[in-house]
Amino acid sequence: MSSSSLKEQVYRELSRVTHAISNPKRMELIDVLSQKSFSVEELSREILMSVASTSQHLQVLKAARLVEAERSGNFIMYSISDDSVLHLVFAVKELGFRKIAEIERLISDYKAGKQILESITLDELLVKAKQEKVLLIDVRPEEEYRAGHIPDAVSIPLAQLKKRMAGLPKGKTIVAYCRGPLCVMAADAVKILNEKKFKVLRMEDGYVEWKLKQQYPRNSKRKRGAA
Amino acid sequence: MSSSSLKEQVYRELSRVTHAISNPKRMELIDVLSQKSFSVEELSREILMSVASTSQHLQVLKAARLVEAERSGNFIMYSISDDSVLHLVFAVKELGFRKIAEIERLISDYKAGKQILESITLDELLVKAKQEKVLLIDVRPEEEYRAGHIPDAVSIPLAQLKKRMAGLPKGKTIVAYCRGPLCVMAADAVKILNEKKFKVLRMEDGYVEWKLKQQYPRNSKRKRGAA
DNA sequence: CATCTATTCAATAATTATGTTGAATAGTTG
DNA sequence: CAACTATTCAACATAATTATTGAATAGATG
Repeated sequence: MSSSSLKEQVYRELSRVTHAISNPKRMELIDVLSQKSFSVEELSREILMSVASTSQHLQVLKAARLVEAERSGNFIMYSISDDSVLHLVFAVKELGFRKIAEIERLISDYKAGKQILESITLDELLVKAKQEKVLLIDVRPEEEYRAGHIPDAVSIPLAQLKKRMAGLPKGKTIVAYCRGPLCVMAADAVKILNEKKFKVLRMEDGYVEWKLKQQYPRNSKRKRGAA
Repeated sequence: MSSSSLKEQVYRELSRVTHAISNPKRMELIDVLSQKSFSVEELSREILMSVASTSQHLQVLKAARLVEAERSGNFIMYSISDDSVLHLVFAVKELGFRKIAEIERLISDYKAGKQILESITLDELLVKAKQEKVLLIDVRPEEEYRAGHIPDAVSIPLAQLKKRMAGLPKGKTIVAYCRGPLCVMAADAVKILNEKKFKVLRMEDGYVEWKLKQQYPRNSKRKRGAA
């Protein structure tokens, strides 16, 4: 009876962690926070939810020690507490993308609608970069680039792309990335550049995926984008 | 609007996976199933829950594609569908053990009560086995041993330990393992053998941890057992 | 120290999860 | 094909989760 009670307690504690990520909005919050820290208000804008609800979700995440809060001036900045949170999210996505047919379908439907023809994985990029000159562009907001980016990537936020397009080379292959497979900024960038006849590919992996890859060199084979 | 709708749909799908593991009993089910496949009835006995409830939990896990079911004679045998499920569970535990002070406290309180003095990690075992002769014993039920075990381990189910104790060497160091850090069988074995003055250590990691280690050689540094 | 404001708390209503019991089902076995 | 049985379904009561609004709070800033 004491042994089963320990077991129960431990599993209850563990389920506090999984419960924290068992809500779509909280998952999205973690995904956004994986890029850099944000204030409650900024986050509420990112995930399209009221400030009070966002705050409540953040408190659930904080209670499970997935994020931590730090005051900075008038704002409270939330951030991911530890790389093990990134591993957890990575494992969830790995499983989600592999196993749940709906997601593959949703994403490829979306891509079909956006006419994203070609995408590339992180592995393929690393190979390609050795063979030919590749220009890697980071289309996330500049603050996220400043908080961390893939080596040799140039920051061209999506919002500025049209303005700065003229400075991009037509000869080189351009590879655009953003927050990762669930983010559409790179897809939008590809669409814009495609229309102007640039040689451009989308990379599904983002900075976080690159960072995790540094630590765990395996896993990274995800399927290519559909028609 | 269509872009935010894709995002929402994808996160909703992902949360189906996390929701599936956000319940203590379901987490326990996955943990048990990580050892080998079981029927619904066996599982209901393992997790101390009615057959109907167990079945319902299993269906949630199946819907999220974490487990799969296969009929074998009169029984339906459930099993883990994919190694990525093990990775997910590993990531959850990694985070739980690292971040949640309560778990550390619970476990070390329990060990104090059981007078478990020494434990060893998988890494330490591998080093030790090179230096001196070590006898590795697997104290799980024999069927689980047959379904997979750490190389060179000998099967001595906890239930048979007292009977077979005479055949064990007093000179060698004995290392006992079971299902992993949340399982108490190895701890019980250590207690029994300690009383008979065997040189015995508990290893917290189990077969699953060993298997994952083959794939991802990092992470495995968990703290030692407390007094 | 009073004002201002980002964040959190409280209360609510709607929705969803949980565990149980007892009946139904599907599939095997004699 | 009839009897049997492991598993699943249905219905229920209880409990927990969710998003919202509006009020309270804590802390910075002038």
